[in-house]
Amino acid sequence: LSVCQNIRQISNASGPPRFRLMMSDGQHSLTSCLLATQLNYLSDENLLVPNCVCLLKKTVNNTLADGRRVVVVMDMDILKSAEEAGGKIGNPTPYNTDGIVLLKCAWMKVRNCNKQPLEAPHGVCSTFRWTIRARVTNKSSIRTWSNSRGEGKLFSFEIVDESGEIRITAFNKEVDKFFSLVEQGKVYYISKATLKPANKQYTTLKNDYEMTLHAHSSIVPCDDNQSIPTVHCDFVPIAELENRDKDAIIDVIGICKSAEDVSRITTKNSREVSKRALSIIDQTGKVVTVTLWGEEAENFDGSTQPVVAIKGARLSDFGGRSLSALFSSTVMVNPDIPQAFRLRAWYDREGFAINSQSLTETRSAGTGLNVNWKTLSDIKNEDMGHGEKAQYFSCVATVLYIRKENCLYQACPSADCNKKVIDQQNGLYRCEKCNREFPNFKYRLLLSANLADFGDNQWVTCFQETAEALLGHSAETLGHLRDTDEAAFDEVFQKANFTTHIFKNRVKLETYNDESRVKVTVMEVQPVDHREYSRRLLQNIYKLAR
DNA sequence: CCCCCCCC
Repeated sequence: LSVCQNIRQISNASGPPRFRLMMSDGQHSLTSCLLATQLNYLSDENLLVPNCVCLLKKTVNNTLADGRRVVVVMDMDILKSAEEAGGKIGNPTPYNTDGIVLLKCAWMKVRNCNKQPLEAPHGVCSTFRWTIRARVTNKSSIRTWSNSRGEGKLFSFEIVDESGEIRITAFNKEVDKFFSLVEQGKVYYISKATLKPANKQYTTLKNDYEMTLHAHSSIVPCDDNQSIPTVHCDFVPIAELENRDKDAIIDVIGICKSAEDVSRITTKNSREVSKRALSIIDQTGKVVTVTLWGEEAENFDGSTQPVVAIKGARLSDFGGRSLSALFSSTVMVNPDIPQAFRLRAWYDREGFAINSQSLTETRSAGTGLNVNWKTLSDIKNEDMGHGEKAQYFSCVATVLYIRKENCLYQACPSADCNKKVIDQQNGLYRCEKCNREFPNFKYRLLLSANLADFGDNQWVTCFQETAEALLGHSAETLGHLRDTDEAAFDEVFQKANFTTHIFKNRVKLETYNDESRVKVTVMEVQPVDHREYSRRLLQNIYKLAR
């Protein structure tokens, strides 16, 4: 619904006359409207005159060759004549879209204006004189550099409008001026930037040019941004990643099933960087590992199993198939997009319980994927370990008791031998396996521990590494303590009681002196991830229900 | 004027 403020015929060398309209919605007026020629009769019959109230039924936005934009009115009704409306309505102020040009047209203008090819050697820079209106699709963090040409800081961001995309970089003072203003996903009027040829080696954007901000550059937030495309992602289903080429740049979306803790690594170039690997799953039921870097790794919180969408991740063949975020990637947590809502609904309803497979093979089995969770009562109920091969399972259990007696033995000191040595009582220790006598020995741990969960309890055996993890001290320290400070030695065992861990175990039926019994050996002791454990229990319940 | 895309 709008008011005609003015109508005038524009000069037109040939063809039917054209009418330019100034329309208003009561608040703003728009001067760049054109009447489609099939509506010329409205003017001819003096129906479309200043102050009449109109219903615009169909309009088309056009961009002229010079980049100016006009609204062409294709169909309209006159609802109230000028007399009925009774004069001017409201006090509209000009709504200025003149001067806002599409990115595509903007750099055409720069070329024409300078009469210089932008592809010229050494990169001819041109100050960009027109205002563009575009959405920020990707914003980097602030980075510093130092090299033979000097040092400084910079950040860059990518913008998109109806016609294309481009990267903009801000250095030093402009970083201070614009960094906090520019926000991912928001729309801005941008003018007086400098245009220069892009180094195609370093960009995946579809643009031969890029922009640099300068002292006179202007960036103004734009609230009226309906027409500017939102960030568009072309998500590749995780299962489909198997068929894509190594190094492909892809968009991906998934639920973060689990996330590593952040860690610091040193690169080949001796730079320190933070990294964090996530396992994400989608409706294909496949899981893939995605690595985040730097601040993105540090700030990521996977505790609520959020939806993670990444635009522009790179596919790697590490571990089969895995993904890595690049500096140019946009990582979005719980993005406000339909795909994210669908994924969330799917995961919470059924996805959490499916027996998923990862495209990324991981070396350690304790990462939460493909873990065979059991409760202690399952050992008996399922006759675990009765088959020919040993079975492996993980459980969350609490230490009830650890036997102190005979938990340490004197072992052969040679590196690969853990055989118990015989004290010759002459200062020498004999290893039957190595068939040698040594002047020393090493302490080894062999613990019997009683574990309990809500359904049962179970005696298990822990050798060296798992025993050390459980007791929190090295075998060497414990050996020394036992020999020198019995109270302190006892306290170590007291402290280990009623601690809860994830135990990864081996279970096997063993026969000794015609007597068979199930022997459980602890292979790994890890801190408890209650969330992962609960989810796996639910998965098992779901499987049983089917 | 940056341009690093990393580790297992």
